[in-house]
Amino acid sequence: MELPKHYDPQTVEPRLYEQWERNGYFHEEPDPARPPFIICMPPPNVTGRAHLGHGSTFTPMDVLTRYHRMLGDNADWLPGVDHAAIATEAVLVKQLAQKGLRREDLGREGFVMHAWEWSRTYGGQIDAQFRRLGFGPDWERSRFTMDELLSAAVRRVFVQLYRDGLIYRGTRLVNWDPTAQTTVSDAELEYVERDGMIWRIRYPFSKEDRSDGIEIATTRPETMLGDVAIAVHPQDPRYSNIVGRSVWLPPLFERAIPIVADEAVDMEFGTGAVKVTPAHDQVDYEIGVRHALEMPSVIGLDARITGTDVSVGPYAGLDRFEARDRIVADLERCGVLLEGQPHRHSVATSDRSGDVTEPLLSLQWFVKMASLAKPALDAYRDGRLAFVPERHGRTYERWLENIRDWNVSRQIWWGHRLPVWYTPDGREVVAESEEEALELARATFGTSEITRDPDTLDTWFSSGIWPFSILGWPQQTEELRYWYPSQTMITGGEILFLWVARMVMLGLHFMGRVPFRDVVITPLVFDAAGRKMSKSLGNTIDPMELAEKYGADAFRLSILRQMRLESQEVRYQESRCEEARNFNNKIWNATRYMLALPEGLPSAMTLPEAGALTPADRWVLTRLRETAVRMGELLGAYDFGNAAECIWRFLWYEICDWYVEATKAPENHSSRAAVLSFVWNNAMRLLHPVAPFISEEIWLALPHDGPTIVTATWPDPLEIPAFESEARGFETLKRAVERVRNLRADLGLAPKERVTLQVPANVPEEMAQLLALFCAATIERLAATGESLDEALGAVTVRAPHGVLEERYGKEVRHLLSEIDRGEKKLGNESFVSRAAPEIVAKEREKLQAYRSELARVEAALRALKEPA
RNA sequence: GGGCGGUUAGCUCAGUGGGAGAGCGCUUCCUUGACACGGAAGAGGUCAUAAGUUCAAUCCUUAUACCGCCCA
Repeated sequence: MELPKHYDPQTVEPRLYEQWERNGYFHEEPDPARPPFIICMPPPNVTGRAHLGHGSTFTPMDVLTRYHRMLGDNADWLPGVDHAAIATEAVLVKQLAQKGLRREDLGREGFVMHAWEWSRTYGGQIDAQFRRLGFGPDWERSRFTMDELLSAAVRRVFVQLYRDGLIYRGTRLVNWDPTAQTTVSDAELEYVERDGMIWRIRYPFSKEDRSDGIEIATTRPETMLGDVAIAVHPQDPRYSNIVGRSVWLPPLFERAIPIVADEAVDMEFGTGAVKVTPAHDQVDYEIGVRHALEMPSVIGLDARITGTDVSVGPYAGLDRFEARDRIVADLERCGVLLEGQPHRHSVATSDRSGDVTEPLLSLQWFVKMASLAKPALDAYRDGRLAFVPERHGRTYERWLENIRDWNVSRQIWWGHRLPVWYTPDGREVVAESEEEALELARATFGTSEITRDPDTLDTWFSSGIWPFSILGWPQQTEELRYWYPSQTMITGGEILFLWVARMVMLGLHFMGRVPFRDVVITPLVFDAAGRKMSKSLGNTIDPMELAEKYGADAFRLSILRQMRLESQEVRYQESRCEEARNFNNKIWNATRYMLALPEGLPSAMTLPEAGALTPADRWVLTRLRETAVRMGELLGAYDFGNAAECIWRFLWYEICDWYVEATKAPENHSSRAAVLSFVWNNAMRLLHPVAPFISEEIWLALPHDGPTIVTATWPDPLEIPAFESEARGFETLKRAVERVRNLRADLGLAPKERVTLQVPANVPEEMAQLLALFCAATIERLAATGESLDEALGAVTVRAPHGVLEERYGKEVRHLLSEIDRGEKKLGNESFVSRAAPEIVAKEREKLQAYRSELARVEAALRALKEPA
């Protein structure tokens, strides 16, 4: 069969994937006889599309799963989809708005049905994209966070936590997202640096004389309407005499507020005095609690000024930012605005909508975190949980140490509705079903009149139990028994708190064991200039386009090779993808060469007897074994970048550049077909986890065992013969070839023009033939030189015009002299010889010795040149 | 403001307490039994700056500058 000259991933990849999936290669059943290797996929949003970030997190998961499958483990990668409550609801509300509808027009039931329908139609598009990228999770086990079983698990967890006293309803300051019309948790905030203003304002002691008072600085004057105090630091000498006095609150001057002393005030910042608005600021809220202050709200859910508890004068109904301008203007008119200065500060925005969030006092459901955090901290500290790179562990620790309660209620409809009902007098009934709730209400409160809480749960609540809910919990399934805990969690650093920490806490609480041992945090992907990829910058790269253009394997290789263990970012360049396509084409063509060998490839994969192996054979087999060892080490250490690099370099720069070329020498003809198929077959298996498609396509075209490389066994280094000293000999030969090639270039020889190589008699014939091939040379034998092969190969020379040789040798002499000088100085340094490690000194002596004998040889050659022929 | 990373060739990045590396780009040559998506050779770097530790520092320590990430 004639293979095309260029490898064409577009026809190969979809065909192979379809076969893999149809044959169920990605599917596993729990099997106590084999060690499990389980990875839970961080479920992408139902609204999601594949992006470059998936390249850096999902490719490694696929690599590991494939690797462990080949090792013979019970390897399963468990996929799923997240209902992404806020994101999905936002998309749907926007669509409805285009039709002039609000979600209320559909009603809750109608809206949720619509959301389900939409999820079924458009959701899961990302699955098809993942298939195209070669990701092979166990699709049969795919779960959706809204599935009935998973929803039941969510209710069970909520009820259980409630009964354990870990869930409560309370009035607290939460983050309100006015665009999404829901609260979001602290972890969902993003602090964005923005240019704003900071104003200095005087709160006068007297309504009439506004020239004397206390000065404060604020970036949010619109919240003044809800001020209840001015706070200063208790140790601040500037204010100690006025603590306890009152000032009038501009610009309305309807209320007087006290000056209080509180440690939370930063004496250095601004004037050292701050206004206190407990209903609209976290720090102020805490001051308010400490001083038992009123907490009037002045901003409503629509982010407009709304005075329910206090008068807001003419500002009622204004948008918060409009109100800011109006109030500043009015403060100026009142003569209490002292200064307004540009001020850059970070503003809390919602991850979901990007809108500036509003701290808002409201009644919400919270998870008490302190007692959940403690075991999660212990698990890390005693080593049951590890992070790669390690430094993330400290971030995890710090977060858990300073953890705050988790607001889990969301004011949206798409999601898991709180399993909470209220009696007419407002008492809570928490139960897994309405029937149970009714029963409970009757038994406890003597009423059967209950209404369900309209709120839904934070999406991360269901994500937090993902590692066991997808295994069937609370049912005691086989999967749960054998597959929990999973081995590795791979994810981006941005959801360390949102997701990873919560999975650990809930896993420990409900399963008694951490949900995974290793947490691998992969780098973020930026553009080549180091900027975040964003639609507004127009610098996004679509992995699907890359896969279309260069092949999925090329995409995977390109991103893997740019990943480094300790690095927190990848600057992605498309040229890397092109390079990887070239790599694929290279190994494809090497395969074509093998398949076109006149003697044909053997049908079985057996190596010739050791005695029949040539130096090149021995070298390549040795390098194969070393590469297999190294690949195992790298993949075991989650060092995907170096693993991809390692197999790449072996295939291209060793097998293709040297071994394949060597097989063209007649001396290698008898063993080459067997050795090539053995080495190439093994190398394809080493390549398979990182480049699944081309490795399969090539493997199938070569002598092989079994139906697919997907379930083939990982090469066992011990089964690969190695010949270390002969391999070193071949490396010396490579250096000799490089030297001769340098000379050829100096001589200005065209690649075709032959040189005459003078080769000592103690260089074996098969090596002399390799020299002839690699250097396009004719061999002329000389008397034996030196005792070792190294020396003999070092004495290989080219017969060439004197001038050129003299120049070349002169260059070499100069280089050697400088090296010798360096070594002599070093060894002549008494403190080096006496203080440096003995092996370093010995190595230095050896090096010096080698340089000296090399120099002697080159000088001898130079002398020979000068003698008349 | 706190924590953590980074700064090595024009670009993107490896790397090591003892002789500075890769790919891309660039220069020259080459269609040699698979591959021009290829091969061979080559130019190009005070390893951010300063001080310290050491026989020896690009590597360890400290400080500074700049860039970035996370948290408040």
